Order: sequence, then C-alpha cells, then structure tokens
Amino acid sequence: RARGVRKLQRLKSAFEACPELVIRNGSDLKHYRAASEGIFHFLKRFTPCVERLGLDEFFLDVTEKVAEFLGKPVTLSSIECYAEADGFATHLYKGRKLTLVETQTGVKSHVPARTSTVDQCNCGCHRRLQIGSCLAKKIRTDLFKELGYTASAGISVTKMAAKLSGEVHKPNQQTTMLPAYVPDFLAALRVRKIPGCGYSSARKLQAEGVEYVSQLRALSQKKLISLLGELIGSRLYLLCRGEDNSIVKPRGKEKTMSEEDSFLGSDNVVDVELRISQLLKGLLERTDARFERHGDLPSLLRLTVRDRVAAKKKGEQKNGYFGGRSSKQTAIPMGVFHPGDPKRDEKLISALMQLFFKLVPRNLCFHLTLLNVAVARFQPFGGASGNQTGIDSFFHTAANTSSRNNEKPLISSKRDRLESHNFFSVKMKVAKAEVASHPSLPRNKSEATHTNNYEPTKKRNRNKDRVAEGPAGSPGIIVTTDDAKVARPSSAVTAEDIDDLFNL
DNA sequence: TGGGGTCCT
DNA sequence: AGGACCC
Repeated sequence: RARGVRKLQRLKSAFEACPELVIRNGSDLKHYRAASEGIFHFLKRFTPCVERLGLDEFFLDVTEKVAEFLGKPVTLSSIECYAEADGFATHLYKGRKLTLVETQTGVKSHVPARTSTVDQCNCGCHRRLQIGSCLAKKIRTDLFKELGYTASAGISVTKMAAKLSGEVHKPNQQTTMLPAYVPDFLAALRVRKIPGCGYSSARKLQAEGVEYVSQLRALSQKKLISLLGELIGSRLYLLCRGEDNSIVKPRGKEKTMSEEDSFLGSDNVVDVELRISQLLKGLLERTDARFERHGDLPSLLRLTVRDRVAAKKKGEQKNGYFGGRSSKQTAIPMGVFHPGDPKRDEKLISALMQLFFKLVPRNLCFHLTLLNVAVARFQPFGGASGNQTGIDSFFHTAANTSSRNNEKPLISSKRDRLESHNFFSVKMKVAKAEVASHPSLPRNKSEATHTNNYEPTKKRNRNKDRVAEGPAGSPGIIVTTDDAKVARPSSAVTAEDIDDLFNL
C-alpha cells in the first residue's frame, strides 16, 4: 500500500508501482474460512448477535451489552476500556468540510456547512455510544492479543452508519459517529457508497443526474421506486436520509456451498470433466465436515459455466460487469451425498455432466473460462437406517422445502426502528483482519525471495502464470520484499503460521 | 480481476 | 435461472 499498490489493481500496474511484488496464490479459501470462523466465535463471546458479511466483516448489535453497563456507576474502566477522545475510545467523528458539489450534468447540490456542532442529545445516546466505543476498543484489543488480527471498527446507531464510520479511519482504528452527524456525513458521499446501492443502481441514478447522496434526497419516493424498484427504491429513500431500520441478523448455517475455478479456456469434455471432479472433491470435503458437525446433507446440485463468447457479449452490454454465467440445477436424492456411499463420486459426476450437456449442447463448440459446482438445500439426514437413497426420494425434495426461515433475528425489527433514539442500538463493525500485521510472524526473507520468479510477459490475460505457487496451501497474502520501506513482515504467511494463530 | 456468499425477481 | 448486491 505504501508503495502505491491498491486493492483490485491490475497486476500490470501493481508491478509497475512495485517491481519486487510477490504474488501468492490465494485461490484456496480454506485458510481464510478457518480464520473467519475463529474470529466469528471470538466475537460471539461478546454478544450472540453477530452477523457475518463475507469472510472479514462483522456486525455486532451490542445494545444489550451496553445496557448492562448503563446501570452501573460510570467507571469506564469497568469494561477495561481506554477513554481517549472526549471519553470515546479513539476517533470521534466531528464532521468535515463540505463543499458545493457540481455534478457531471451540471446540477449543483449544495451541502450546507455545519455551523454549530451538535454535541448534546438528551436521549442518552451519547453515553451509550461512549460505552459502545469502549466495548469496540476492548474487542479489538483482545482480538489482537488472542488471535493476532488488527481490525477497524465503526460505532454508531445503525448498521449503515456503523459500517460507513468504520471506513473513516482505516487501518487498525475505530470511529464513533453520533446520530446528529450522520445526515451531513452521508450527503457528501457518492450514492455508490450506500450499502445496497451497487453498480447497477448507481448507473441508473447517474442517468438521472444523481451522483451524490444529497441529490438523492431531492427525488421523491415514487420516483426512486419507479427507477430502482419497490424494495431498493423505498430503502434508498430512507437510507439517504440516514434512516436505516435494518437489523443485525445472525445468519446461521450457510445455505449454499460452492467451489469454483476460472481459467484461460477449456474446450473439450475430458478437460471439463476433470475440472468438475476436482471442484467436486473440494466441495465434498466441506459437505463431509458439515455432515459431521450438523448432520445435514444437500439435496440440490448446480453447475455454472462462463463461456468466453457469452461473457464478452454480456460484458459489453453491461460495460464492465463480469457476467455471462449460466447455470443448471437438479434435485439430488439425499443419500447420495452421504460419505458412506461408495458410488458417491460416480453418481455426482454423472449428474454434473448431465447438467453440463444441458448447458452446452453436445454438437456445439464451447470455450469455457469458469466452472462452478454448488450444493444447496441442506436437510437433516438421519443416518444409516430409515432413509431413502433410492428412486423414492427423488420425488421427495419438493415437499421438503418448508423448513426455511426458522432463524429469527435476536433483536426484533420493531425494537430497532429509528423513530427516536429511545429504541437505541449500537452497531459495530469489525473489519479487515490484517494477518500480515501480526508481530509474531516470522521475518525470514528467503521464502519470499525464492518465490519471486516472475518474468514479465507481453501476453495479456496471463495473470495465472504470474502467481507463484508457494508452499502448498499458503494463503494469498501479498507482501513485498522491501521491509526497509514497508512496515510489514517481509516474509509470506504460511499455513503453519495460521495454525499457530488459531492453535489448530 | 478471485472465489466466495445472500437475497430478490 | 438469472440478476443485483455484499465481501
């Protein structure tokens, strides 16, 4: 980062910025999954209400935890926290200079500069946020002590505000945002920053001359709904005003599991079958582990492909969106996924190849650049006796899908409404586990250097060729060998390091 | 430009 | 089955 290497950067320009850069193969996610799970369980010690977003981001609803401290005499040290900025642990957001904004379409949107600071609120939210910020500090300190990860956090009264606050001061810091500051903070953001307003919505809004959140407020709810649909439209109408009624929602077990691989091209069935069976193998390791833990098995199998031609067409339509995938899925009798079935691989590969030929008719040429094998619809599976593995159960799956939605959020949505600050919640986001920053990691240089066998090539789309294999299963952490200028350990992180961190 | 996920249409 | 969103 210090050298100008950025996330999502093209490898080409990353190498221009930092020629000694070493790229490690990070496509095997199992280490990250293990790390993520460790953090998840760690966080659940503080509150059961933890929502995971991706592998490295978490929301915590600490409303109840904070309430426990409210009744007590206000010695913040009672939760071992460290009052720093005005009694808030670390950064307290104090607003920023807002300027007159002129958009591409020439529409001007004035964002009023704040003249008076709003530093009091009689609902008690400041006190609660103060405690929440100390709790966050405590959590981050312990996280580093116990698991070795640094994290950034945002503390505020809604999920969205907490999430966005967390981005204000980034590596290894935290920021608390009082409710009064939220609307102005939002106003100056590009609409794309609003969680839920993605690439597609932002484009539609841009077509209306809307680039900033402040401009979004000028649109009526009806207009927004007609533009973006009922759900997103009405949500965005509120979000742009800082009103967010979404709740922190622990998601429970995964609903789908998949493995995928992308490659330069595959145009023959033998190769496709090989790739499919390798993906399946990895997937079955995961379904087996889950079966041991939870006793459930999938009953749906899906194959997804990306064809180069189709992908290119889609890409042109969407101007940059990396789509062009198509998929077929089929119900699978429950018993087939059972680890004890000796013909399991055979059956599943056969099923997958049938799906493949539905996607790519036998008489047609193809040029695939991606394959994905997914399973879903997990259902409890009793064991050896009393279950159907035969034809009967083929007709069973449709009737069985009613057991969804049985996980209730721990905090009801009524409680969480933002009508006043009385029903109050503190949300916290802990983000970006920075594995490479752990001081206990080895600092030997030789490993990183010996994998640095990159030879520049003029071919495009050959990025995979640039990826050093590294030790088997090593996580894909990008490090540089220049530890004089970059304050990071110069060696790569190995699987053993991760194991050590987690005492595996 | 990866390899995942969730939810909605 | 696909699209949009999230990391």
